[in-house]
Amino acid sequence: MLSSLPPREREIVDILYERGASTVTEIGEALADALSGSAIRAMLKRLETKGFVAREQSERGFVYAPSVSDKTARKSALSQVVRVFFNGSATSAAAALLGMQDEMSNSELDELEKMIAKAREGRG
Amino acid sequence: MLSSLPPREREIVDILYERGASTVTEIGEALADALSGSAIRAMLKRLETKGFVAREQSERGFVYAPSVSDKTARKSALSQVVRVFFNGSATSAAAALLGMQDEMSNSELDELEKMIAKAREGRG
DNA sequence: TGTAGCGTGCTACATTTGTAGCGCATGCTT
DNA sequence: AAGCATGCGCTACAAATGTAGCACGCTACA
Repeated sequence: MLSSLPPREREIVDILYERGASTVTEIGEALADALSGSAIRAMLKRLETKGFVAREQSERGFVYAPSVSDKTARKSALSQVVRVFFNGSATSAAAALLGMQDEMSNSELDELEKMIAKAREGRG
Repeated sequence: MLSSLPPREREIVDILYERGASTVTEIGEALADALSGSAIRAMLKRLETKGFVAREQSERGFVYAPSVSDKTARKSALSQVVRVFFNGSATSAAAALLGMQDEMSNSELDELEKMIAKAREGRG
């Protein structure tokens, strides 16, 4: 679980999810406060040991990526928020989301409605 | 920001949001792994110093509560997830919520539809 | 061909976290 | 009143985290 990570490691994993596979330098740029390369590498090494990130060679040097799939991580993050802040009600959470984004377009609302219909079908 | 907290402190604040104001004993019961009372109190003290929790006297002894309002914390948590995992799209996040069917009942789906309708009205 | 620069890994170290133990009150029980 | 259980805060300390410095190898280019 991501929430078991210390703040700095968590921050780095978040960046990796947000921007996808990245080099140390790119991570450094994404970080709110500047860190030395070696500091970032030390973090990444720990994260690798713990199994949260994997790295591989590319033309640009090593790139690091989360080793837990986006899908799984998303679900887990969402569940966490729903449980802690919305009393376990995904609906309340969705409602809050609805309220947050004024720029949610009509077509997006349409999309959502379709999904609701589909969700209903899915259970009969 | 909650994500700047170390895992254990984070866990305790989460419990506080989840269950509302609680005593040390209650927190201990809610914790996944048993901790000594003094350990919990030490955590709470740090959280108090950092301004994340506040405590007050009650008949049952000290009760601790988050000092950041539920509303603010929710919004912040949601924004975080949306940014990190959904590319900033609240709609995608809402869709994912929908996908977690086990967490959503039929009546809740009804609720959501109403909200979507309302969101439409709200803009004409 | 030397030397400046970049990315890397290792190691060391200060700070912060995570936890337990001690001693002090308070309140209940007999 | 003596004894016991609770809840509390303080202090101490081990472990984990956060960070910097050093030395190496690989460019590139004057």
